[in-house]
Amino acid sequence: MGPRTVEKHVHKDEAWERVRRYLAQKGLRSTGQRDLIIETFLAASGHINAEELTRAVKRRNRGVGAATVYRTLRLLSDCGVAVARTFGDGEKRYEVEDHDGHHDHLICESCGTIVEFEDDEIEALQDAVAKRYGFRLSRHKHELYGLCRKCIS
Amino acid sequence: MGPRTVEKHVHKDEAWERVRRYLAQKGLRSTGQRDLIIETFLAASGHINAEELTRAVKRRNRGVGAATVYRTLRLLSDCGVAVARTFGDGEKRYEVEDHDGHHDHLICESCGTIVEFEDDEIEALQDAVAKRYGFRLSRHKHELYGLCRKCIS
DNA sequence: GAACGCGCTGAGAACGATTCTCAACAGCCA
DNA sequence: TGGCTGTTGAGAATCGTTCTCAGCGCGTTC
Ligand SMILES: [Zn+2]
Ligand SMILES: [Zn+2]
Ligand SMILES: [Zn+2]
Ligand SMILES: [Zn+2]
Repeated sequence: MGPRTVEKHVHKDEAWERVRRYLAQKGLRSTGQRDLIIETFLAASGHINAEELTRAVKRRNRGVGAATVYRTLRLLSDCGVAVARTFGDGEKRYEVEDHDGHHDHLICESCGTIVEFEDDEIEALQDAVAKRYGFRLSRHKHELYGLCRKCIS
Repeated sequence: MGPRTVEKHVHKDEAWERVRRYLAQKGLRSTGQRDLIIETFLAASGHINAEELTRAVKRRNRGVGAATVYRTLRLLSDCGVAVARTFGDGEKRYEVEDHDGHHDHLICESCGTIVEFEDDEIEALQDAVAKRYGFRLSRHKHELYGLCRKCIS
């Protein structure tokens, strides 16, 4: 848990830095609601959806409206701090964008657990497939659905 | 184009067979609208969305309602003739389910072209990833986004 | 082939997630 | 402090999809 925590803090600072830069550049302001929502988002364990985030935020400040959470989530996407992903059939969830790395997902269809994985061989094969069909890739989505260890037993 | 056409016909018959069996088994009926919608869906080139299908159906029979198209699309999913997929961020599209084969997708972000691909090596590596994390897989979604040959030049 | 029971249909209402609208409010700078 | 402008919450609006319901027609029975 030691190095992992440090790593997370680094990401958090990097995220705030990005937000600050973006706000300044666009002439936008920093407000209490904004800060609270961003703070809550960064503290969450990732793969959170708008409703869950709104609940978490309201727990700390009842008055914050859902619209503001949606607006902030869009802001975070625009400045490269958050990425939206659509799991299953239509579950839209947000996670902190990882700027020096890439991962895909294993999703448990029973308990909803989402595990991240990286596989260089698969990544390389994707490029081969793209070349085979004359595509130039910009991104991809690779999701494996099934049952996690817990839900199998 | 020769064998390809034959193959498509076989799939079409198989699909109708599946529909017929399902209707009979569930005590459901065959109607003019139903038949028209299924016919139109099977004739489409795949990866069609509800709105496009509705337009195509209305071109042949103005009176058919959107609700009936949605209902039929659900019926087709239930009987294993169609599968719904969500491309990009939220574009829900349907294609004819391939019962003796599996494929994934290359999607052009500029013109929307969708190309299907199969890669046994990638499939094998997915199983390896699942084993590594203790998952038992049931399905997966693998989509490669980028520009197709046409849109690159 | 008339009658009947029940599934099917179209129109529009309802829905859930997200975005928009707008009047009140609050940063930030002079 | 005042003023300019970005921000906010509530509720309306939107969009794709599902639901509701009264009337319609498929398929079976006699
Ligand atoms: Zn699980
Ligand atoms: Zn992730
Ligand atoms: Zn293209
Ligand atoms: Zn396909």
